[in-house]
Amino acid sequence: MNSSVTLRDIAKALNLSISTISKALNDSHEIGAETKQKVLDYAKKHHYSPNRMAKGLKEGKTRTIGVVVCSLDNNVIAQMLDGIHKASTDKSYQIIIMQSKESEKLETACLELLYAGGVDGILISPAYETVNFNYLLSLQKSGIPVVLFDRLIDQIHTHKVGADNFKGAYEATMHLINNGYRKIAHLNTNTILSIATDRLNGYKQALADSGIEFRPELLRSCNYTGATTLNENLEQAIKDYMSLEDKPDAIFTATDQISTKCLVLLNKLGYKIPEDIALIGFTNTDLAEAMNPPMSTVYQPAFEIGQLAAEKLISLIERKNFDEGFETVMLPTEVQVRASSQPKK
Amino acid sequence: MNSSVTLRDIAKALNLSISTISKALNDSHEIGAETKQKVLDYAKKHHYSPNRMAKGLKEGKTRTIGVVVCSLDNNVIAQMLDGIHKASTDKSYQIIIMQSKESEKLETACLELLYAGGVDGILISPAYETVNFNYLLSLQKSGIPVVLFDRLIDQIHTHKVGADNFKGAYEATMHLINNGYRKIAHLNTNTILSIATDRLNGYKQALADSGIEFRPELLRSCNYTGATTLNENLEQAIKDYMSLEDKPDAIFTATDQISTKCLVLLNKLGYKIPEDIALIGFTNTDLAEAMNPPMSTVYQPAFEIGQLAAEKLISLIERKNFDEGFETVMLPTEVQVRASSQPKK
DNA sequence: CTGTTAGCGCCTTCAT
DNA sequence: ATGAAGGCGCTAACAG
Repeated sequence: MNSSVTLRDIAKALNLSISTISKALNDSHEIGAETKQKVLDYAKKHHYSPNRMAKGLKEGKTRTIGVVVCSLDNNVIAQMLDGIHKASTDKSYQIIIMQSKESEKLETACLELLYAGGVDGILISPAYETVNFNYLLSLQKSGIPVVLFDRLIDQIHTHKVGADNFKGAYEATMHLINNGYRKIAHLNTNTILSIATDRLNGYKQALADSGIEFRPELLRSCNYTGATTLNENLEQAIKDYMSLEDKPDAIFTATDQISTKCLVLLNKLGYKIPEDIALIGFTNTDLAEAMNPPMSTVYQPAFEIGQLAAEKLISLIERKNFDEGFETVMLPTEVQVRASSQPKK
Repeated sequence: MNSSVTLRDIAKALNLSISTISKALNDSHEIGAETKQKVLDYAKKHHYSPNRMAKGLKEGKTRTIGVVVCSLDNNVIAQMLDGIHKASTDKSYQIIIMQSKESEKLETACLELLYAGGVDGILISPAYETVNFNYLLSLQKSGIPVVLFDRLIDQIHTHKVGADNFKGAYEATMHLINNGYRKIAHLNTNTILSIATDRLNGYKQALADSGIEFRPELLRSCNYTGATTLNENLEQAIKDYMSLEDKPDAIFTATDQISTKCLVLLNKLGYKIPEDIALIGFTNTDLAEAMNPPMSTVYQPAFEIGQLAAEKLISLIERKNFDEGFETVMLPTEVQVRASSQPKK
């Protein structure tokens, strides 16, 4: 740590006591205006800033928020982190970011580290793999506020902030239907998280509302553990789809990675998009426009999700809303239409 | 902060003194094996973990690294952060990430915050806009180790880790030349950072080595402040290029954002890539394959850059290499050939 | 081998 | 209006 000027230094320099300095800097009423000014001037001039460690130790707070995400290297996540970052620095909190890499075990390790590190609160978007939330619950029980963002679960009672995945999926599927597609496949992840089921349900509802029968063979859940595995899974899924007797004429993909990888694979396998098969998917990349063809997407307000979640966590930490109950906020998604889902000819 | 079990709690429970517990947990040789075991067992059972704040206060260390980058929401940066994150957690350091948004003023604010927060060291990839590095230098002088990564500058004497930008640019330009292109434009940023000049020099060298004259009108430096501005700048640059009497047949782009935006713009303006104009650029996106057309890229070992930089910083913090001098490491880039730079017909 | 003590920088009573 | 003293949890020097 940098050896900056301390209260003691100022006290010595100004021939005052440490507590006088402390009070002056905290604008206590029991310090004379003149003294106060003198102290403030000196402090500013010498770049005094209170020692985080000492203050934290004293107050039993760290002004630090722990964040657990699947991976840093992911568009949507990066945008959410950006929002979390903004809200946190606005309220002068630091954030510590941990990556679960979709592994339940790693996720628990992250939480343990955060706990040991003494964070004031935790923001988490659970790993796909996670099914057991006991550790998280025990943290919460031991007094650490937890807020869920992006991927929400029912097993824990707290504030939750995510996208309206049901609606987003519904609208994406409807968009395909309105453009003349009837045999719509859905590629999703094999996780118990509601982010997957909500999107699946939105898809099913759109089919139902349009009098289209849901065909189980057009639904595939991909294994997300390891990038290669995902790619292989996807390739197999696509090949299976396309070798069906009654093959799909469109695909609706449920996650950022699946969407972009799917587009690459369709190109690689020689299918024309959207002539052979149309495509729309959840993803936030600003490169959708650059793709071949430009890809229709369901955009999530990722920045806002992160920002709101962080604000809610901080309010929990500071117990501003002592009496208010917990709430779940679902921010609206937006279908961005591009060439990959052009009306069927 | 979570109110966990403290040394005192353990001492009381085991009827031992606080310092005995402390020593036992630190595996001091002056504690009996039996006692040690008893303490360790109790500690594990009750999830003891030392209070970060107390330890930090005592040791004058925070085991925290401050990281300053232009933006979280950027492929290359995210990959570097991933590497920084890995190296840091491997050595049980926390990281605090700050964003400069390419602004010198914001960057200084980030550094001030980090300083006030009491970080043990700083990793920084300077903002494009920054020309004055005095604050950074003053931090270093006051005893905080600083390591530069990604974007390196001469003004500060320390460890530096980046990509071999000269070579990457040279190879990219050579690739175009070898594929028959002769009128190669270069789109860069208007920054004094060597990341820009190195790439420019690599480009020039490749031209020179091939007996091609450098044409100033084929070089444009874009203003990076604000995403819209960049887009407008780029569009204007491209239009200017294409209205030249002797217009370019290829473009080599110098940054991630310029590369991808340039491809979008060329498509938007109706130019065929690579028939009307070929394209290769620095960028790490794994979506290069998905683009229209698949884009040839210069890939930087971003993860490794971050990881190595963090390792070097930690070794500075821990003064492991007290006598060794500072070094600048340039990791090799890799030209990934795709359709956008196909041999000229 | 174990315990006592002091102190890291800050804040908070309680005196003066 | 200012100062003295104690303590947050931990470590390290010094005693026993």
